Amino acid sequence: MQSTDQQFQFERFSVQKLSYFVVDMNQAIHFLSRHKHSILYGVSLAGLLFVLKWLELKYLIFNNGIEIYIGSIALLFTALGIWLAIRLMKPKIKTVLVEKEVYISNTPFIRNEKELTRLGISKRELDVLQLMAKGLSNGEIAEQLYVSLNTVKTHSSNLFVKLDAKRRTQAIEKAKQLGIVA
Amino acid sequence: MQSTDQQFQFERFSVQKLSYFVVDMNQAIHFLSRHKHSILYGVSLAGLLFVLKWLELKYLIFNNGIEIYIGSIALLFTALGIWLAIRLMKPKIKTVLVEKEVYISNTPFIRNEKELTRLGISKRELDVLQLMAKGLSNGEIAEQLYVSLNTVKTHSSNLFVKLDAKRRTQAIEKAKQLGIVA
DNA sequence: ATCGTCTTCATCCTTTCGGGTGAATTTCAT
DNA sequence: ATGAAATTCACCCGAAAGGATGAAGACGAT
Repeated sequence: MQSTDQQFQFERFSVQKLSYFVVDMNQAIHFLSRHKHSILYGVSLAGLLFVLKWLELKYLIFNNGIEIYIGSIALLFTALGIWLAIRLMKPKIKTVLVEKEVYISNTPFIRNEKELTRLGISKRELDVLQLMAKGLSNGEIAEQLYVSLNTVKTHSSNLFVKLDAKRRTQAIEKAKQLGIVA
Repeated sequence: MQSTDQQFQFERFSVQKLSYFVVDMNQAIHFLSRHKHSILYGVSLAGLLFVLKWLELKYLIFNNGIEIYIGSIALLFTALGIWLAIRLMKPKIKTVLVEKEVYISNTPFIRNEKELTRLGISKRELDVLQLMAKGLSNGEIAEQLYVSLNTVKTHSSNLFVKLDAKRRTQAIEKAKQLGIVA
């Protein structure tokens, strides 16, 4: 199920096969640059010069004229430049959100700490939220926690904002959905 | 995590760097032919050759030896190639898949009809209860059911009596406990 | 036809909830 | 130590919820 989703995801972006390839290219660059890949360039240049020298000795170069010779060099190194640039170019990053289904087992309740921290819900707010989920009124919660009614109201108000809820019933519903309360 | 997978994926194919390079070249060439930028390149090459000819005529070229001359050309055209590639390459896109967790309970809800009849909850009251459990306000429930706010308040009041609840949050809590609502 | 339940709606009144704002104190990490 | 976040509490005000009661139409069972 999970893998299928990802599969679809990828297939949807199959038009961008090239970009995946590009990612790979970037990867390769990293490897090269890390491992003295400039040597490659130097070696190729040196090698070319060596070949040229050999050709010069053979009196083959100037038979066709200096222009053609220079032109070849130019073409070759242009290609080299393009090749290098392709390798060295940094890719733009595109972020795709994929929804992953997480099935919650109902018997043992395990608090979802991730969601808690993500939503920025504090300890005290969680206390209020738990009692709220039990069906207690703000006054009863205040009694339970030994704080004033106003304090509970402040906490609950903050909770509604953090849980993006309009009412306490909605807040409880969301909290249960997210595994914040039992 | 996802990107890591891709990383591995591509490193496996790093042996085929050359073929990728060829593909990329084709890409670049394609781009050139399409966007008439090739003219720019041709002109620049021709211009360079012209300058070279001029230099040759001035007997400046061979004073420093053919190797340095060739080297300069190589460097220059490498730079040109890089510049061209940067100008003409399609933007590289790195796709990063980010998983967002969506929580779903795997046990399908089965309504407890026995409790429903035992508590004497009517059909309409159940409607109200369900929407109430979703976190809707009385006003919103009234809209949903095409009845007046007063009607909803009556139903909810009756529900509180039948469910032995003081508040709507308590009623929801009990109803869920008894399997009356999801 | 009559009884009982369901559904609908109303009015009056009280309590609770929730928004907005401000502020004092504590806790905690930099 | 200093600034940010958390905790606490207060006051005001409007909106929503809830309690109590009455009542009218619909609908099925006796």
